[in-house]
Amino acid sequence: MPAEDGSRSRATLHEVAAQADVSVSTVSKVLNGRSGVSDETRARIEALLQDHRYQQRTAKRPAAPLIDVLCYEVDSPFGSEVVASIEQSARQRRIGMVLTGATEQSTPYEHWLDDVLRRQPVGVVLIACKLSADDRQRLRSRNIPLVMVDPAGTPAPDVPSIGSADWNGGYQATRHLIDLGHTRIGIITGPTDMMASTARLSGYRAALDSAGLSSEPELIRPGHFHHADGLEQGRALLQLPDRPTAIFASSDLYALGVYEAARSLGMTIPGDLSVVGYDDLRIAQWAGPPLTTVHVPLVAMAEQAVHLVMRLGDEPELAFSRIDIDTTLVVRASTAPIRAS
Amino acid sequence: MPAEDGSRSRATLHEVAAQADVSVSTVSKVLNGRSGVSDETRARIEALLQDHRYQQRTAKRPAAPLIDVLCYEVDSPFGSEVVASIEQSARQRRIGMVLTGATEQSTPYEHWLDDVLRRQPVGVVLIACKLSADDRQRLRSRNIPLVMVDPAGTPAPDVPSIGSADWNGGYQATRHLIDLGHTRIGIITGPTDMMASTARLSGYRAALDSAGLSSEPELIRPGHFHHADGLEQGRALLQLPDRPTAIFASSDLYALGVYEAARSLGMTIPGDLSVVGYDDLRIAQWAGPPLTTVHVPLVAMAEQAVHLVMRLGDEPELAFSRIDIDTTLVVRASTAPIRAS
DNA sequence: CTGAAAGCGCTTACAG
DNA sequence: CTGAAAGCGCTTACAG
Repeated sequence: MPAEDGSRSRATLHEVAAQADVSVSTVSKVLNGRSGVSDETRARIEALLQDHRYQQRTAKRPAAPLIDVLCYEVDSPFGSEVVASIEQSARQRRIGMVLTGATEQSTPYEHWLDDVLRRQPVGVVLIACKLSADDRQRLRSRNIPLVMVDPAGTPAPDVPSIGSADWNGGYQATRHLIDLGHTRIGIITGPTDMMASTARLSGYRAALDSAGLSSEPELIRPGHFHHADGLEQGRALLQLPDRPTAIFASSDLYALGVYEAARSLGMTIPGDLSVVGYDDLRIAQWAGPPLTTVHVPLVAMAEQAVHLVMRLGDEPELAFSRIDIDTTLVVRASTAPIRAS
Repeated sequence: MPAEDGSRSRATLHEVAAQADVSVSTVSKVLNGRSGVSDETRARIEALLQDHRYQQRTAKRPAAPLIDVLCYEVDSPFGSEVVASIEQSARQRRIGMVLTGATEQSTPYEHWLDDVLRRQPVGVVLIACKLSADDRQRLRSRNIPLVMVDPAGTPAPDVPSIGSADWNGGYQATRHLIDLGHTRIGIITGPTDMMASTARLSGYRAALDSAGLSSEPELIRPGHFHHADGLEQGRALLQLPDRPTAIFASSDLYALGVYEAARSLGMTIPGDLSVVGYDDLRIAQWAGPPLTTVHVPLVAMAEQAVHLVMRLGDEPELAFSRIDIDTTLVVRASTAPIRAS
């Protein structure tokens, strides 16, 4: 009974064959579920394989295809919806998705890339993350394609990226509030090193501009797409001497924070304050009141990302693509004409 | 320039060596980053490897260690928090987590297990899912340990599982409402084939019982842990002739649905209705008002799951463990004494 | 710095 | 049904 050698080195096919008193070929057949082995022999070999905790030491490529995904804040509503969408796209192609969470700096843990290289994935997808030039080079030298979704940091020119029409989204959100008669409109912006957030701010400014309104610095507040920022900056905005009557919270999480800020100050939404979010995550529908927000087509973005990363191997010229998918405004119950205020 | 043969079969080390006019050994060294190769030769070989999109066809074990996770509703707040916790535990051990979403029946897609076996993971973790006896046997015969977190379906006796103290949680939640003076307390229960949900219901009944209150069938409503169930059953409960003054929503998502139900009927929380949730997901804190709920220690459960699945290989006797981690009630702003009603 | 040779762990026709 | 033999794609001492 060689069952307890959990610590010793694993047996090889050869050793198992010797103990079973058969040839290596026969053991190989059993292992691979081939026919042409008597039931009795098969059973004996199966038992031995189990006892030894047999594991193959060399394997033929192609191994099971994998895709490596690095995601900023996987546990956030945004992260989890993107990841779920990517998983679905990968699953349809029978590709396994290896998921890793990023650090607070939107970068991977120290030796992440070593681990990725050992896995030999067919491709790598980054979500709201960045990667050092060094690491990008290592991927390139192994012919492992890289795609970024909503990249953080300064974008690398030769890495394809997928985003949404953020400028447009910011414009639509702000325009909607202007159309409702609001003239003092606050905004809570995202990290300055993400193109997605600066584009939203830019859209906000453009909308104000085209309506002949000025964008006032005191109405523009920074944050990191967290709920706590929404609460804090929301309270700050609402306590301004000449407070805004509407806030463009450039993420749904901000919007929930603003909801809480309004509640804590005894204001109702949309009666006293109109709020527009961004992303249209599931939580937007569940909020009280349901949130007017900019719909970001995460499912389509994920599908594009997987599609692109799969094709990049054969069509290197795609490396310079930059895909932006359209956003649409979804009007729900958190916005109302200003006279309601 | 053999760069465009994306369709042809990949080159072997041997072929690359021939073209580079060096021996196989030298190419092997370059590939593995060994020293003892001139810069010039190395560069020439690197270039060739790139051109050919060289990929290894056989690899030495141990390959990069993987853990396979199958999760019901990965995109739900519950699923994503569990998955993120498991990822963190796996990451600390430098193990890659392959994530797959389950179907609506809490089972994997048709050939999932084939894919898992090709990946040769060190272990498999199921979250709120079930697996056929056949598939379980196939895993066992390959010595791949299996652990279930909050299992669905009838539990298999020889598969270790991790859960939380659901009966206790149900009891605590109900007890809290009773202590506030409520006597008509509704409950929205989870799928009947999950032990976790029947245990919560059982705890609810026991709490009522110990307070001398009867549990009335019309106050017990079924659901599948979705927001929509909370809304629908919440409305049904609140429109009862003798409506409950408190609802134990046995998931946080239910609770948000109940919030919306109350809102749609013009009732306020906790003034007109007290609500207790279950899980203590992040959304519980973001709700308006912040939700009183039963805290489920997801991080600890995930850590236990990963820990267990790693040890099972060496200590098969652990296969019969059943671990339940303690729950605690977190009182926030959605519950109040009945006189407030 | 380079490569011939031995070796590893496996698979696969094919002869018996 | 079984296994000897050839082969595959790689790695690794070691001699030059």
